[in-house]
Amino acid sequence: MSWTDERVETLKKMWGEGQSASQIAKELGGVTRNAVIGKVHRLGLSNRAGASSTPAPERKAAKADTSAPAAKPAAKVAPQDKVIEVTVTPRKPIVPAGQPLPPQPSANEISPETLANVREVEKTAKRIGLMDLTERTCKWPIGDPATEDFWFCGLSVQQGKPYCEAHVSVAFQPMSSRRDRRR
DNA sequence: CCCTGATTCGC
DNA sequence: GCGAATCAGG
Repeated sequence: MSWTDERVETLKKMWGEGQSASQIAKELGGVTRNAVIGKVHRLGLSNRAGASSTPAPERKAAKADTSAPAAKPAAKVAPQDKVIEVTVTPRKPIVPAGQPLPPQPSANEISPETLANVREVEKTAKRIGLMDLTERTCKWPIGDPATEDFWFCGLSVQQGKPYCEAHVSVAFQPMSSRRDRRR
């Protein structure tokens, strides 16, 4: 695959929309995210609106290392125990407290489809226990914490979120449930 | 471990 | 110009 005008245009458009390189690569097909990033740079539209997220992170010659490694104290970093934080989320997971959520009218309706889907998911959930929770397992509680019938979904979480896709859709209400259906 | 973009450099 | 490999950070 080569960078035809069309493809470059798509690249520009998506990059402009804030799409990630991998997403763009996936959309274009035939290229990896690396290719996309490389192209982005060559096109000179590297940073999006001069974000200051990574101002000047000190360049480091990765390969061009002609000089000897020199002394390496080989300082060992003490491994710190990873504490798994578990929040016993109530039946109704609260709304994320990041964005200023206005009055929140009555958009608390979850599409029947989504609910049905969740039910399905919960059937096939891995039913992992507290100890099995990791940062990448859905932490959606299922069952009654006060009884034996309690476990966590355990499916793969959706990037960053604490829950799997199905549960994220229930926990995090899109501002506009209706309209704007997925493509 | 999953992801993100940034950079280098052989091709 | 291209992009895999690599780096660096989340």
